[in-house]
Order: sequence, then structure tokens, then C-alpha cells
Amino acid sequence: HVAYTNLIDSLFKTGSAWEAFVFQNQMIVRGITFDLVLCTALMDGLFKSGQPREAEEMFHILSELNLIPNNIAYTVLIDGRCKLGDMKGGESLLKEMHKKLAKPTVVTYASIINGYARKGMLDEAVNVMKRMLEQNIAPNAYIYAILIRGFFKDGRSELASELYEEVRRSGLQLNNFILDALVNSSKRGGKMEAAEGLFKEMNSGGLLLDCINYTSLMDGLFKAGNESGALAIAEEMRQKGVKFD
RNA sequence: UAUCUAGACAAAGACUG
Repeated sequence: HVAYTNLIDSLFKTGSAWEAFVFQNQMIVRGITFDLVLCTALMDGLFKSGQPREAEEMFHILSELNLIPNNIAYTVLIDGRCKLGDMKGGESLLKEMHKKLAKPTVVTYASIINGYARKGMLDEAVNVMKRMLEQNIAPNAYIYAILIRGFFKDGRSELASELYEEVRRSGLQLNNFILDALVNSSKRGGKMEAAEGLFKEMNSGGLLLDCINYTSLMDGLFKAGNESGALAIAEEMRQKGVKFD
């Protein structure tokens, strides 16, 4: 039932894995059949609540239920493995997808790219993006954000900047994470003018700046002694009614 | 008979500690 799926999914998402388990058992008692969407939600919740063993088990149970994993089910499993640093495990599932009817999507690749990026294996991450392109899957701003942030964090800001130029040229709508990464890098280099420039550019470029974008810039301006500049940003925030988090 | 329609997936983003 969809109601159960929604309930269990949101219980996991609010950190109540234990309650989710209770309802899962209730479904069994009432003889409600598990469908693929529910099983996928369970796998995802189990991974995110630190129960990878059980999540993997759920994947195996799929065949017992005569359910065929689709791209989302695979992606959840891949993401779970990659977040635990098991890149070989993630890659082997990706190969498996190609043999089956489950076509990888940009989300699937994002999980793998992020896995490598977390490990500081950025060249490998870029390689995965190339493989993705060969599959005719276009990268999105999300993918670029992962890579740009990764390269900055790794101290390779030249490559981060190159990727930034690449997204810009692509015409994709930039996102808040990309701006954040760029502004942080400028802040660290003591280049507040550059940070302000990027900020204004994206502000007028169709990106809806969020709370972190504003407060991050304000932080930099304050620390650079530019109080009036910081206050002007605060005023703009208020005028635009930016949501606080 | 056919098409559309619900629920599941990707980012250790700023400051502070």
C-alpha cells in the first residue's frame, strides 16, 4: 500500500528507524504484499540508518518476491555502498545494471562520482563522468558541484575553476552549492572582491540565492573588516525575504 | 484495447562548537 510506503519512508527520514520497523512488521502480519517501491524505500532507510547488512539483505529478498530491481533500486544500493567506501561494490553493480533492463541514470553516476570524490580520488571521479558521457547521459549541475567542491577541497583549484568554466559554457543553471564552493575558495584566498563578483553575477543570473550563500558572504565581509558591505547584504536578504534555516 | 496519473534514489555546502 502506498500509505504504508509513505509512512515508513518518512519515519526513516525523521530518524525513527525503529518505528519504521514496527510498521513493516505490521504489514507482514496483515498480509500486505511488498512492492518494489516499498522495498527500495526500506533499503534506502536501512542504509541511511546505519544498517547496511539489512539493506543488502533486502536487495536479495527482491527476487524471492519476484520483484525485478529497476534503476532506482540499483542506485540506492550503489549509493549505500559508495558512501561506505566500497567503490568496487558500487562499480560491480553498475556493470550488472548494464546487463539487465535497469538503465543507469545521472543519479546513479552521481552516487559513484561522489563516492570517489569523498575518497579524494578525483581523477577517478572525472573518469566516471566521462564514462557517463559515453552512455549519452548528460551531467547536471549537481554532478559539477560535487566535482568542483572536491577539487577545491583537494587543493586543486585550477581544475575546479576549469570545471566551473565548463558548466558556465554548458548553459546549465548553476546551483547554490557551486556558488558556495567558489565563494569559499575566494574567501580562503583573501579575495573578497572576487567573491562579491561571483555572488552578484549569480544573483542576476537566475539563481535563487539561499541563506547559506548570503551568510557565507557576510561572514567573509565581516572578517575582512567590511562591515558596511556585510550590512548591505543583510538588508538585501531581508528585502528579498530569504528563508532562514 | 491503448495512453496519461500516486509513493522510493545523488552533495560531510557558510558561521559556531
